[in-house]
Amino acid sequence: MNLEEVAKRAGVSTATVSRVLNNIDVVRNATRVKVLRAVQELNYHPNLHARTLAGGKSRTLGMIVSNMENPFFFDVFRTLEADARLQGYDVFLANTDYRPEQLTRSIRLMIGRRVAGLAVVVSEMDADLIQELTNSKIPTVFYDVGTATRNISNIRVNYRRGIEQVVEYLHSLGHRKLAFIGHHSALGPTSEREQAFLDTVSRYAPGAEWRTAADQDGLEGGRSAARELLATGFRPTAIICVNDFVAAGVLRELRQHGLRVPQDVSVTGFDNIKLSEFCCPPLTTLHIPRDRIGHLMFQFLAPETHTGKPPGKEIMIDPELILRESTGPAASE
Amino acid sequence: MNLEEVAKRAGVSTATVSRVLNNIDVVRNATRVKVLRAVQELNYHPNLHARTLAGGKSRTLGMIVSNMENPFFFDVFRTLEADARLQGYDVFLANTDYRPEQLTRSIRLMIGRRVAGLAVVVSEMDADLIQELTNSKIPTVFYDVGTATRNISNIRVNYRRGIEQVVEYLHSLGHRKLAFIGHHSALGPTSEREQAFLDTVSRYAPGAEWRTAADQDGLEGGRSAARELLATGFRPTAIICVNDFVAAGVLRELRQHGLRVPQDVSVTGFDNIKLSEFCCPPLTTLHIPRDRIGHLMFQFLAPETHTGKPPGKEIMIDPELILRESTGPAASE
DNA sequence: TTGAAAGCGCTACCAG
DNA sequence: CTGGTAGCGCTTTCAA
Repeated sequence: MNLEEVAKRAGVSTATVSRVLNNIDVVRNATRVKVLRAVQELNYHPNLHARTLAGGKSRTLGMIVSNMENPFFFDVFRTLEADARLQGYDVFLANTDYRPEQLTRSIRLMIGRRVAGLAVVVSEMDADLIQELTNSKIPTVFYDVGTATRNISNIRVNYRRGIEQVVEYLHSLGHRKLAFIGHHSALGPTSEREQAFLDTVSRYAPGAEWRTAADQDGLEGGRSAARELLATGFRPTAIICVNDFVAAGVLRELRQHGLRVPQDVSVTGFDNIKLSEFCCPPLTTLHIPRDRIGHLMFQFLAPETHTGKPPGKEIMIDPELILRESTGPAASE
Repeated sequence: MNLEEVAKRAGVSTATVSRVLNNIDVVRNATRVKVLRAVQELNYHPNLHARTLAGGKSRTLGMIVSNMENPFFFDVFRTLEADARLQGYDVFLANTDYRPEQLTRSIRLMIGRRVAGLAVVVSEMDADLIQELTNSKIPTVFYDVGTATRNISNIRVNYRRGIEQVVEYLHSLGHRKLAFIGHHSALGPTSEREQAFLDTVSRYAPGAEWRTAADQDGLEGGRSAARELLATGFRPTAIICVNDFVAAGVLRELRQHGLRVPQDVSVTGFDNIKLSEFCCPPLTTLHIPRDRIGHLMFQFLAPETHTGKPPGKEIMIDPELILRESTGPAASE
């Protein structure tokens, strides 16, 4: 089933069918009607590959995330996709599950599809891959990794500042035994997040004891990490979690151990995903505006469709401390 | 950047480059090396559209879901994608947000991309669309909607049986004032789920009072619906939720109202998503094996890659009652 | 083992 | 307003 068959059936040329399908309004109305009828009758669906190939342009954006299961990523995707759709773009989603080989594969796939723009929201990026993307000339926006170049923009969150706010706050509440729970890819040697925690503790809470632990991202990961942490015998009065998703798992494990939050131990998250308000108790966390990030990404990737001025090449977002019920004064010994 | 440039640089024909890139091992090794070097140096990425167009085949599956935010859908996707990748397929994901026009758009898009197979995991399907898919000849598998035909398979969950188990169980615990909380698309006039609830109540719990409410799918939706329900003054001793995601929101609202679960009111979910174990209290729910569903979908869509016999055209899955702490005996008046 | 060339289905330009 | 046709970049015979 192709243009030619439709053309034949409608008694016109393929060029005309193409015009009708692309809403080019030089076509006489009677002709248009004939064509549309033929399309209907034949249940014709234009081959998008042929279209893209012939047209040269793509009208498709790509987005790569580490873990769609974490609502944080979904929220960004949702906004990006909504903006995109409004301008007639589609968005391809790829999920890497924190696996580097999957990341490589996905990036190659996106380049192969000649996406009009690519949003990469993953924890870690290999330098070679960044180079590959740079060479590809595809407008790209990274979240929290890489550096801006000709075709690459950057959105980052001032994670360090967020951690500082939390450590300061907990310190002011009297907490002196702290723990940080991350997930494996956020707790590598190079991790900004773990480093931010360590630096901040030694600066704002010099006398404090601390411990770190990590497992996977997610509920189960948070739970395991908490279990592991408690198994060491260390009894923190406050646990700082790399994100809300992990924190929700931590809360569960603490409950299991009969530890009350916040009376026995305070817990904080990061991101302010919807789930954080639904935890029990609701999480003290740091808000990161996912919708703003999604909008910015679209602007970076499709600047021509946007009226305002381009936002520049690099944007830093400050998280905002949200106090809820999972934190309180340190229990006196 | 295209095959020809690579061919020129490597001093061979485009046909040879194509052979190398497709791992057709008639190519002499020296030649292969030359080609691969050229590919490297030029940072060449084959145009996937051209490839699909020329090759005729697609090696890509599509999946359409109503709400990727609900972990249920993500779990199915994860399994399907893993199976697919193992066999060299990619999976396109589309999210409809429960919007019919989005569904239509996504289906057309998938047909236009000539996907090798399509999994449709949405709540409601218009008959015309089903027809369109049937005509398209694309191997398709529906979840919980439609009927099997030549190219369409079907996986359904015996939702009714699940609801029966829950209602019976609650009835046996002495509950006589029941409520059902759905989400809009699950509570339409045609909804199997609401209907299952109503039928079952009148059959297993004839004297029981009942009420239904609904909002969006998700945490916030569950919460609103619960708020609305309580605002009517009705005080159910048990609330049956359309799924776990909604139930988690319901729990939150009950807590807000000072209602203890399960002492004051029992709550049940459906799906047994990971989150259900992390709620407070953990949810009594009905298990639906998402991994099995994902595997089955892949088998339906790419039977040739699978060794075992094809599973037939239609499969019914029975949910399994999982008892946790969110249910208990009805409070005496 | 390699090359030449005919499409795949569509768009876009040039005529008419 | 409509038709003819040259590609888009790749795969796949058919020959060599």
